[in-house]
Amino acid sequence: MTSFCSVQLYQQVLHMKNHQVTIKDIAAQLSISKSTVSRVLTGHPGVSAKTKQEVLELATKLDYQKNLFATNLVTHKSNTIGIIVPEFISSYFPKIIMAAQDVAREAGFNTIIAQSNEHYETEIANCKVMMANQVDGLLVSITKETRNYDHLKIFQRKGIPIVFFNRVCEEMDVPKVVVDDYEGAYRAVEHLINIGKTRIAHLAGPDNLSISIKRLSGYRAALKKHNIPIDPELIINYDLSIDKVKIYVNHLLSLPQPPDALFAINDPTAIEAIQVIKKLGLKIPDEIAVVGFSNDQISALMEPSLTTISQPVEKIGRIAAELLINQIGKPQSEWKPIIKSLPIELIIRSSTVA
Amino acid sequence: MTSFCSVQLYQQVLHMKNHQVTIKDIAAQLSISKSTVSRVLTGHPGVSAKTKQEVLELATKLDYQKNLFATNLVTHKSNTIGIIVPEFISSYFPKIIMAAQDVAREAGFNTIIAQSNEHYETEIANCKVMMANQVDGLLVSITKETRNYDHLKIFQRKGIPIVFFNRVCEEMDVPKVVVDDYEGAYRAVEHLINIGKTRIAHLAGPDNLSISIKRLSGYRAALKKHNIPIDPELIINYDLSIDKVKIYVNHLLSLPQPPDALFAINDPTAIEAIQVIKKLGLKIPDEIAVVGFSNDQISALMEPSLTTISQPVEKIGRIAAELLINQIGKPQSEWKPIIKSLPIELIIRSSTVA
DNA sequence: CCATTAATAGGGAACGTTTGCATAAAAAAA
DNA sequence: TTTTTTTATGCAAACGTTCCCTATTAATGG
Repeated sequence: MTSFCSVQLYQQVLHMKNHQVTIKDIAAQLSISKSTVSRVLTGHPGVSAKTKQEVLELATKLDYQKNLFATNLVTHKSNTIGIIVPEFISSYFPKIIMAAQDVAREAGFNTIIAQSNEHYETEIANCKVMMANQVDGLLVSITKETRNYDHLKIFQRKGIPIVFFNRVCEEMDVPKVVVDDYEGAYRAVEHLINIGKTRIAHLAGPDNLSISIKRLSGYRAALKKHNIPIDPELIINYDLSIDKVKIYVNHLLSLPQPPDALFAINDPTAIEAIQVIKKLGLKIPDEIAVVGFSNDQISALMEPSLTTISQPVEKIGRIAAELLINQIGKPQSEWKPIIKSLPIELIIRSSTVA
Repeated sequence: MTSFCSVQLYQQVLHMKNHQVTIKDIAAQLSISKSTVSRVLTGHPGVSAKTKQEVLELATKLDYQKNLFATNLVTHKSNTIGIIVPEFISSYFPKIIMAAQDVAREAGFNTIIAQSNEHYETEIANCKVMMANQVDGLLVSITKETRNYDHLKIFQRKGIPIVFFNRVCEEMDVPKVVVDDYEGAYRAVEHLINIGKTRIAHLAGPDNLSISIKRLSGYRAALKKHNIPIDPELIINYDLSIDKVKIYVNHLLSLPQPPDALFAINDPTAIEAIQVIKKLGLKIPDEIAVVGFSNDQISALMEPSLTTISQPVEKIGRIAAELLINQIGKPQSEWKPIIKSLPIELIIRSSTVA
């Protein structure tokens, strides 16, 4: 008898242990139907105040947690948005992600973050993960390698909204959040001109990225405006592999007419360039001035501190998430491919002004 | 008639658009049962080679994607691990996350990343998200505020394995991946002694974090070993709010007998301290030397570059993920609270040696 | 006081899988 | 050929929700 009891108890414990509390349990304990419990828990109307309260009380008492898988299965919604970024080593993307995640959380969405490591193939794999997890929307900044967008267009076709930020896809008609890259580059270069530089080199990015194109054209425009000839020798397209910077900088500085200033596509590039320049023993900014783009955490702390273009990172993340969430739930016909171009700011530091 | 046809076509199109291909569709097209299709797709044995191939072919042809929600609902597994970190602004946690994510992906797990922003409350909220998403395992580095661990113990109780890394919970008997904080601190301080410093201050972390405690005791041991008296005035516990560093450094340097060296709990602290010291016009390392901990990306690039203790970040991430995945699926009785303590390395730079 | 309407609650199908059990077909043994 | 074993398949019940439809009861109005 004792033995029997203890076995029963053991089984009960075993059973309870991994048994998740369901609406069925709540319904049974209150002798009502699970429909009613569901209605209370989803906030549907048409339940008497009394039952409502009873359900709510019992739910908290039993520590009821709704099973999202069951919910998602029937509603075909996941309440999750996906975020795909090329990397999160520099402080740029993490900050954007944090802001976006805040907005998402407030709106009741979970977030799945994936980083493509600047690889096209990984980006595709990430998209599959997002698809498998049935995200309700996707926030994307593409890799430096991405030139084909089929993996992203699938989402559009399936009615899952996409919003691009920073590294956007020009050929897709969806909302995008960018900064005024043209203006930023223009201001950066004009600043270099203002401090008396005339041979300004540009370490540009890969030409599939719109940021590369826009920053390059801003660079060109500033030179033109100030009647400085554009020397193709001073413009180098590179693939953002940081270890190549050394080669390019060495090359530039060994030209018969070396540059007296360098405008880099982004801060990591500028930072690496400065390391190379320092090693060569050249004086910054006198012999060569350097400007970056994005105002990475590090740029204020290094020596010399880096003149750069700051972006409203937090705002980018917030707005991107807001645009996305705004589309989720709305019929595709009401989606609007808004392009938000946020203002930038020139931050002058000692890599250009002693 | 035409009208009827077009309506039908329209409905068909409508229906197809958002209709996800299911095993039922595959089964129907091959006139077999969905059980068989399921068995093929889950790799179960007992299906003839012929049907197997047919199913596989049709599945790829129709671009079948299994509905994870349905699968998870019945299996009670999510194939997802959760990662909770206190922040991801410094390069430290992102790098660990990347490595862990790699391991997880290879083992067929998805990842949900959450950052608690160093807030206890947010950490609890993140745990709830992880619970709601029914993660199969959890990788955690706690916040500077976390002193109660109930929100984490719940996972243990529910049979969901947890592995801590870096910032671990001492009172929970689960696997942990750390570095030899004691040894790191010891070596850092001994290095300072070796270069002739005798009044070595320590900006320590909050005393709920084991890293703080261990680094502090390493600091103490090194001083003791070299017969340098421990001056409590030179040890400051702070809460890792970076803006407070200024106050503490100023305070330390205005002491009647100011320190000639500073060992900071981590790199961000050391970096900020250096900024303050530079502003005061003191010479680094002659007047005051500085050592950090963790070898953040930035520490090599700043001026002066920072002497610090480097951690095998990638390895931490990999091992933590491996330990976790190793426990997933195994019965709780077989879990072993392995503590992996990885070796560190002293990186000498110009903040201690001119 | 009956008819009509409004407010609640329950019943049950559906969502897309997995999986134990039963069974049909085929192959092997008797 | 019959019996046994093996192999391949189908059936149907779960998993925990949501939500449409219907049944009951209460409230309202004439």
